[in-house]
Amino acid sequence: MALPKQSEDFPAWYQAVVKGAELAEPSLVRGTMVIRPYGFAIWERIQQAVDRRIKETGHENLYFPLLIPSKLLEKEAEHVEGFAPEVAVVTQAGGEKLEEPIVIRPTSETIIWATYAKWIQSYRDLPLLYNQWANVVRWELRPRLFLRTTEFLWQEGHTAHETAEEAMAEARTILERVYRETVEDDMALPVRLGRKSASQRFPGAVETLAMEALMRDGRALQAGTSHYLGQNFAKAYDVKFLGRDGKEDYAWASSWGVSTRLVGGLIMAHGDDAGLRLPPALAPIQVVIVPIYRTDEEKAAVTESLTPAVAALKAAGVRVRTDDREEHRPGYKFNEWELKGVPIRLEIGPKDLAKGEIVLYRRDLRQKSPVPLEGLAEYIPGVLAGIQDELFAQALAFREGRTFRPSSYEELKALVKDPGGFIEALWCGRPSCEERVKADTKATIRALPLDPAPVQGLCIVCGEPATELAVWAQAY
RNA sequence: CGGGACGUAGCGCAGCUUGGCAGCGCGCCUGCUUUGGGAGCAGGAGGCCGGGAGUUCAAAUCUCCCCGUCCCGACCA
Repeated sequence: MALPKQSEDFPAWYQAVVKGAELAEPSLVRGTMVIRPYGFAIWERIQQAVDRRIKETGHENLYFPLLIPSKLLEKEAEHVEGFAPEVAVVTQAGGEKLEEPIVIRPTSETIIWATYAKWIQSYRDLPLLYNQWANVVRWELRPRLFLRTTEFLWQEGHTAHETAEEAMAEARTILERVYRETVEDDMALPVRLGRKSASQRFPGAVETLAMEALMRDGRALQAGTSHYLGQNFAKAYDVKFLGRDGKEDYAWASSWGVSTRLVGGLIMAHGDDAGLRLPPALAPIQVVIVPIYRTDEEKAAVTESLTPAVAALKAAGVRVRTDDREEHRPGYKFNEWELKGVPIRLEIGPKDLAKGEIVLYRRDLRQKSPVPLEGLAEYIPGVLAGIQDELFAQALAFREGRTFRPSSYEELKALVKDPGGFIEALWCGRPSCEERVKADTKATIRALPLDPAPVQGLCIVCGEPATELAVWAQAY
């Protein structure tokens, strides 16, 4: 029952939390998972937060099919090369071998751009600002619950534009407005935004932008990506339009996505040795009430005092639940709700009732304090807001404390190993130096500046003049 | 796919070396007593010992093959 300690075995801790908090469990096909109601409720809230911002920034949802002719995938050379190894292919259906194999989408650029070709003729048809919520399948070699499952849920936005500038600006807007705001404001998780190096780029993209979050074991998690695709897909799928100048041109593209992986990030960034710590904005249950009593009279009194309090909390928009299970004693419930990460627990028994108080436990600080029962519904929302801020502040402080500027390559190598974190260092831009760091430390470049600025100094690896400040880390 | 660990009740494990009634803890069911940090007692249910083949009077245990899970790599949202 006791959780492994984060400091002793982080992967074991992670699995125990996912299972113990009833978020998800592995299913029968390797790498697939069942997302349980509590885990799905968290995902639904993330989903709603992302979806709201996607719509606020002018996009519409639509839906493309799961199945794609395999020939379509082959049209964009880099794209097929990047995804071929992990694509699942249907070769038989309806009791017969298919004349042409069908792939299960690993991402939908191909089917979408093949369709956009029919929808776009004129600059007047642009831009297309569409998004879909979907499942995709990638045959990953080493699955981990939420972080890398064979099938996962995500949103994928696919936009088509008249100009390169507009497509690039779109990729930036999604990253900075939609993604960063969701992850920082709702998930209480600070992220570093940046460009990916060529080796980390999405297959078929001209530029890949991403947000990176730091987990409590010092490793980085790519929390979302936003790609500027140039005209690569338009050319592969022949998406041409007649411009204002009367000339024909290929459309410019962006694509972007966040997935159920965010749930994994939430667990690993905020969780502690007692389990999950959920930010109030996403917690399916924000306040759990544990009534305490010995006799029937006490039970009646406690219940009576709670009825108006619960009603008032609900009226104040608080997601509250009373744990009135008879089969468990309070201590058991305390541990269970802490494991499940509920931000606030209220304990009320005869002693509190006599004083007109209730005991409030903050999951983020693991501290108890008495508060007046009177005016509870006015008080709680402020505490929830405080917990949201506190979780962000803790995550930010952790990241700051784990961000390093080594002055030598030796120091860089030592820091990646112990304690791990974001390592900022100058880089010459050569893939060979990036390769060497990876070979020596397993760390990769997680982010390059969104807006490249000239730098003074030498590459930390080779000592040649540097071109950029890179952020390195071991990644999930 | 390479290296390592492991598959025995829902979960966690012992038993295997040296073949001989399949066990322990938690959980589950029933009853009573309990309830402010993972309750106590009593009774009870639950097994293709991952699968197959072999050795043997006899296999959870020995041999061979297969399947699966987890960890570390390469790949990745």
